[in-house]
Amino acid sequence: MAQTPASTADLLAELTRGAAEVIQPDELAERLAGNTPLRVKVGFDPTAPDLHLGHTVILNAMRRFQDAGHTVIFLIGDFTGMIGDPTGKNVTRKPLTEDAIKANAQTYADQVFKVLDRDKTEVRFNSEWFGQMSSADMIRLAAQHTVARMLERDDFEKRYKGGQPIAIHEFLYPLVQGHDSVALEADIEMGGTDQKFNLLVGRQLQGQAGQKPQIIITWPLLEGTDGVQKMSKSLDNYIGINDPADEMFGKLMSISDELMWRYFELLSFRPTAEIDALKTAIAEGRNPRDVKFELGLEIVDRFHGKGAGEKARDAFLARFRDSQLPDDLPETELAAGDDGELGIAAALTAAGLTASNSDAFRMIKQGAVRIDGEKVEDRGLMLPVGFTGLLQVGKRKFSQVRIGTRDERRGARDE
RNA sequence: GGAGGGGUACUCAAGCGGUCAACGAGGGCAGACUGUAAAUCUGCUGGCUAUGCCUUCGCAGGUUCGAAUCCUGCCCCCUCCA
Repeated sequence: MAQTPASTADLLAELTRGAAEVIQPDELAERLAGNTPLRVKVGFDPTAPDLHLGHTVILNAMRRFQDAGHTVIFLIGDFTGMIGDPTGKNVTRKPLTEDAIKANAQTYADQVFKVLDRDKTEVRFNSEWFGQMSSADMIRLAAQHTVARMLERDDFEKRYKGGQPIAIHEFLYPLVQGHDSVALEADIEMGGTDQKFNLLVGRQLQGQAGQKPQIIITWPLLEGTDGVQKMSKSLDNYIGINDPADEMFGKLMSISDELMWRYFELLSFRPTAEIDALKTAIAEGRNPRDVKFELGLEIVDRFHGKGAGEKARDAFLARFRDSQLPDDLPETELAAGDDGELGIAAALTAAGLTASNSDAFRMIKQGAVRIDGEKVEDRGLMLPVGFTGLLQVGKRKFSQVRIGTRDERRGARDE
């Protein structure tokens, strides 16, 4: 990962690769040339630290700065969390308990240091300086900005003009975030594109505090596996960094060829020149799939350890190119009814392969159900006690099923 | 405080007394095709002891042979006026 770019210009290009916007790029170049470690601040919300690859875009950017010798400040907005970033339809956020914040911080740490260099990361909480701030101090902070300037923020402006409510405390959020930069003496602050306004407030407050205003780098939201909408859990188009290796690899393989370049740009640590070489290779006839493998290898290795990527790729090839069954077939013990048999639909549902008996019947009708590779046509098929076989629904859902009597099962687990 | 509009399945959105388990779109799942690609085409998309039965249209009642559709009360959301 550590490279020695030929010049500051090259370094700057790699550091900001894929960035949505750099505010004051010239100044960034200047500070980079200064040979002093810069302080790069990035704020994180103290809630729901369940990260996916979309979140890692900025972590990767942070890592690049670390590799270039700079200090990264991982700021957990535990104080800010009590305010809640304005969303337009926001409800007052429940204040997190201290314990919850600690737990979340720990979860962050577990996940984040798969990307960041622990030794070059300063983890901070903004309650450090806001916790004991007095009301008078807070008002003084509020005095540093005008309503007119606050209203320049897009969503504030829209809501104000549209006659929608803006709570006073929402104005404080950008100020608080901006003040974090003052407290930390940040040289650079990075954030999502939606953070731009808040980041700019930081510049202003720093200027007023007699500091050099921070440079701002905003990062785009990564598209999810559908290639269209931003990656998010609720849209179920995400790749979680805790996803099992095979799943992570598989999801990466399912992205479109076009999207693959976006992922290379924002998720890979390969230098731009190498990525360009891959593009050329495809133009000259290399199978895009194999290039996508390269991406999968790098990402899976990062989150599952070196070598995990190759294993995942081999499993992928075996399973989908050579149509072999996965190694780790789930095994299910089912109990037959009193008449000593179990209907196929009930078995599929009990094995977790279908959502309900109705769903199972649908799947059978559509030709998606197989037993030991044989397509099931009869929805009334009964499986007798003692049956053992591989039940399959579609291409990805399998279970090795054994049917026992009810008595056998009773010992194993509760009904 | 006053006036008006609205709450329908995962989402958006029709329906406004029976033929509605509820149009359509998106999403999801499955089949074909493939590189588990993407795109495309096709089908499915409440549950069940399944050619029938049961539950669903904000909540609770009511009218009716029959209600998502009409009435009453309640809850929630939005717009306008003050």
